[in-house]
Amino acid sequence: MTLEGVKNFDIGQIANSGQCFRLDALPEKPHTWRLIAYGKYLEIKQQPGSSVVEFSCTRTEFEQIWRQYFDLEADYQGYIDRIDPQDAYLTTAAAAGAGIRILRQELWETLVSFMISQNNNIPRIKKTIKTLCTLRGKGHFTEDGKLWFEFPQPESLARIENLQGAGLGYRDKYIQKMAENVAAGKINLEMLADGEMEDSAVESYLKSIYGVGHKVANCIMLFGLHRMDSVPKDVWINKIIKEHYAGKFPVERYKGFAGVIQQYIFSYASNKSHSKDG
DNA sequence: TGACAGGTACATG
DNA sequence: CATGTACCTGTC
Repeated sequence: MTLEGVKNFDIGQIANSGQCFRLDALPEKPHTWRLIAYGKYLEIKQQPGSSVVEFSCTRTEFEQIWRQYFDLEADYQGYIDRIDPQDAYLTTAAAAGAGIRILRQELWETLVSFMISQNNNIPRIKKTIKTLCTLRGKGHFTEDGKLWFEFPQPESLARIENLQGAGLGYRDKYIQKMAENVAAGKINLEMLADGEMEDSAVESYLKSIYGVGHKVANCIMLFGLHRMDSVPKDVWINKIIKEHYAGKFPVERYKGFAGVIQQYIFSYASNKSHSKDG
């Protein structure tokens, strides 16, 4: 399935934006990335800067799952156009990350993934999640014979012995307890996902989960619940706000899409720092 | 050899 | 409420 004339979509930028841990470039296939989500395996091919994107799925599957997953109905250029033209830092960051979109990821996977992300680095987060999936997720083969694994269900992660060997460190007890509570219905994911709760109520609910603090709660809200006013405050964002915004970022100006703005800044700041000549 | 990594729980003042 | 510290572990 090929999509043409796609705007503000760059799969490489999305993969490097730090919001998703199961989207990776395939070393053996140029300009191709692999994504596992919603019980599906998907390859995405896009030449650098191209508005043509190939998806390894049927048009039906694309319309059912991936159009929404990649948030392709939203007008990201519209967000960029509303950036304060006097804000040089943000203008630069948005230009560098104009192909980023906020993915609509599955809530359960997002909960676990960002719980793992605390006091951790992205390569290790990815490795840990991959191990967890390989050990405890349902296995499948692609048509060309590649083995891949779904993200494990709560019931599977509710047993601490199932978590050993995944490299979770001290976070294993957080995952185990949350999985147990989700499996038992004590943590109600349907209630969080149905959209009836206020942002503040969702945040309080998430923060009541053992192992979820302010930052992780906001990551879950933005990436797992598409609450677009959520702004996860990590070390990068805090540093930028301190250095470029005198400690106070104008979130009011970006009401309704502050999370997108945050993502431009985070991605720009972290990629810039991680590159050699930073 | 340690220090560091997209924080959080828990203890204090 | 603001601040301080320990924490698993792979990687440099």
